[in-house]
Amino acid sequence: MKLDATDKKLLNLLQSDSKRTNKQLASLLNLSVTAVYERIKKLEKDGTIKQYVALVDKNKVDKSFLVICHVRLSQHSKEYVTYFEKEVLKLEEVVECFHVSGDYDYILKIYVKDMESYREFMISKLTALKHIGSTHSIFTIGEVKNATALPV
Amino acid sequence: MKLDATDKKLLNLLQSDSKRTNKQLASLLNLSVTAVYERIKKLEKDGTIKQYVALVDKNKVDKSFLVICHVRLSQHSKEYVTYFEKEVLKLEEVVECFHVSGDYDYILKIYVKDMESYREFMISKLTALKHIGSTHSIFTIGEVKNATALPV
DNA sequence: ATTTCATGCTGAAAAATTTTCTATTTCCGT
DNA sequence: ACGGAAATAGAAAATTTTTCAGCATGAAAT
Repeated sequence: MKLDATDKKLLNLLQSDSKRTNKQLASLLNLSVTAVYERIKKLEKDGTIKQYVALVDKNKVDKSFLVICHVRLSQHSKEYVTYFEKEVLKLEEVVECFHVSGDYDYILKIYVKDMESYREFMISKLTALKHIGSTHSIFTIGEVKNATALPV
Repeated sequence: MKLDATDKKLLNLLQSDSKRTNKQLASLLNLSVTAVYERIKKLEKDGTIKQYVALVDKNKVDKSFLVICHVRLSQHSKEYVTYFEKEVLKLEEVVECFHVSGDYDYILKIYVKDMESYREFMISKLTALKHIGSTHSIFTIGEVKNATALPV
């Protein structure tokens, strides 16, 4: 499961545009179509490539308002942690959720339409969860960078 | 540019797996292949679908360590802001960067190999930028959710 | 009520791509 | 230098994407 320079170039190409044909990739990598095909299959099989997805413009689907929310649980028992993590997975507005070190336990990235929707989300969904100790919301003024590609 | 129920289903399908064939999509949506094709082309043309990408497993590319870093600039002049935003775009470890309200000016999501790499990144790249006032790093203990799909 | 126009759909044909197959080349360890 | 596994190339087969012509639906105009 070692990545050579060609694999890395290939991953970068696919991370930036997965719709390129094997022919295009072959010409960019100075390889044959089959060689590209085999390399991609291998990367898919060994799990290096997890998934192919379409990225949607948040403005076009009325989800322009991005909030980073820090959450602290009231206790840190296994039961509370498990419950929170299970429930947060179900909240479609929460696109990311990380368990973190520091003052707060979790950091959430939340997409909603506007401040009013966020208020509604907080009241009826997030703080409705059991064992939420406290939350701290940070509102985004601007998106400088929002990539999905990891450095390879 | 209005999305009907079929468009929304289609977007959800493509957000979860963009490699499905039009035939598969057609059968899931009870449409003909051409109807699916035309709808996708329209969504691409009007920008609702921004991009198609491959998602890579962070562990397989040795980027298992995720840090959320809060950054404050020393001043908020247009010049400083512009400079910072331009430079941060160039840092491949920084996958996301948002300009935010509150105590800090920016929140960064940073993928590196380990703590040592992070130290190196901080010293020689991030805090090497001009006009950085202060930073506060939060380390992630666990990834509960890390999606790319917006609620549609 | 009828016409007209635009929009979206279907099914089939054409074009392009993916996938398979066979053979050859390259590379690494012995 | 040699043997064997892995990677590559090119062509054929299978599948998919894309184009095309025609049909239905619905809204706006007469």
